[in-house]
Amino acid sequence: MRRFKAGIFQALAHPTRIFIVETLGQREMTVGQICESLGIAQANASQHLAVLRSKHIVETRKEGNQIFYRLRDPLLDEILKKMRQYFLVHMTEVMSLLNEDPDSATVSVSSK
Amino acid sequence: MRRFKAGIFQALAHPTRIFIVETLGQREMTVGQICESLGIAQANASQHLAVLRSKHIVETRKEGNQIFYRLRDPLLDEILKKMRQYFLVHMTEVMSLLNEDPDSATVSVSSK
DNA sequence: AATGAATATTAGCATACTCGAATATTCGAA
DNA sequence: TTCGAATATTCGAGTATGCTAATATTCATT
Repeated sequence: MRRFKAGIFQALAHPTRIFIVETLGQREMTVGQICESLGIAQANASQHLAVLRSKHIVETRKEGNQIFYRLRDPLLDEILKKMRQYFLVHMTEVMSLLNEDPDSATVSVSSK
Repeated sequence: MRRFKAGIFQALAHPTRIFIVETLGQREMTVGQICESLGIAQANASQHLAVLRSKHIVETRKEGNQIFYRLRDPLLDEILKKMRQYFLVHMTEVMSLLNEDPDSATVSVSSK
């Protein structure tokens, strides 16, 4: 079911959530730690975590007052690794994508 | 830049575009072929292709009246392969996700 | 140059996402 | 049982996305 895959990608389609998933690929973290390392508001982090939870991308572990999040399947971390690889290959065009903004949808291939 | 990765994921975060990318991973296709095999309107396909173009995910080749699309980097196909793998592993929960709809955001782990 | 096929773009509406603010829950400590 | 810390949920406004219908473009043929 392609809708499922699309759902996973959609969950990853946000810088904050990518950060969270990438970080949780290394070690589990509490919501507080996530907020701190990202510099975002608690409610906001919690919302993003809810998205990842709803897609069963992360798991939780309760310890006293706080909740530890961890990645549920290392496969996702591999996928993000591949994406890093992709990122490196296309570095240059990324640069130009970051500079130009408005007409990026009109560009077909290279210049000329 | 995490925003770049998020952009790629966002481009993949739609069933139609996943289909397109998966298919183009195998062979190049014209817009007409894509429309036909997907059973969607031409304008719709063209819009999705514009999204993929804007992210430099696909390339085009013009031949007479029609335009052939192909995947630009096989790495993306590998990423989708890994996603298929992920899909297989989590098949069961996918099923339940498809059945239940409204409260999927509230579920934390399994039942009880 | 006029026509028709293939593809692209635009406009407008409906839906979904994202964020901040406010409020609710849960749990340990007193 | 009350209080404070950690986390979650809800609400509202602003923005983005996706679809359909209509219109534009591009190219080969005539």
